[in-house]
Amino acid sequence: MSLDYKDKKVIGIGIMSELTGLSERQIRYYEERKLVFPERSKGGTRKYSFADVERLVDIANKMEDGMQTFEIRKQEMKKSDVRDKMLRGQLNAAFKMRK
Amino acid sequence: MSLDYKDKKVIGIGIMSELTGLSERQIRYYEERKLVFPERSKGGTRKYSFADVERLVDIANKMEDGMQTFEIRKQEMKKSDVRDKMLRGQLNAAFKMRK
DNA sequence: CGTGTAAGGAATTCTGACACG
DNA sequence: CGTGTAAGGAATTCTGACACG
Repeated sequence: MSLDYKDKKVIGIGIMSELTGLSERQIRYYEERKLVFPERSKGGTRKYSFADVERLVDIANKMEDGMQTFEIRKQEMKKSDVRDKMLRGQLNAAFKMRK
Repeated sequence: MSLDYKDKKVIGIGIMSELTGLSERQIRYYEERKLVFPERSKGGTRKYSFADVERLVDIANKMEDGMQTFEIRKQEMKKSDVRDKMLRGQLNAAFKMRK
């Protein structure tokens, strides 16, 4: 029940840096390139989730493989696109079965 | 695999305060009374886990019921004591079965 | 006993920019 | 393009203490 801890945005950039091995500079840059989307505290401080930790580790690996940020973003977008289509497909199937 | 997110100490006291509804003063005081055990960053800043969030909410409830910090600590100690005994009992049983 | 608060300082984080390449 | 760094400022956190009760 509830969003489960994994998606709660509660991690500061300092700890995020420790957990991923990335520099704060890199983490902020990947945000600029639309690869991660932290929340902000009232004061403007960044807050990440454990899901973001996984995402950043993933990004770090792709960067090591020589991939560029815009390619990674394209790939991510494709993923959620596929998920959207699958979801729509399932809803559709369920709807048909209803009648 | 790994300690799972629940026990990773990654939450600052500010967010902890938001998540539990307790003031930072209260959270620090419960630490002084040995009810929570945050880790510290190099700089000395406190870091909590989601398990700590649950623990603090639990403590908050007991405080509302008029319980005092030392009673809560006693209760907690009894709990881990029971767990220890059960664990020892199981190890013992397993050992006997071996021979 | 449990908690609020003002106080002074230290640690953390933020943004925009220059640098290299 | 991706990342390091120095710069100045703002937000966050820390401790010890006084207050009330």
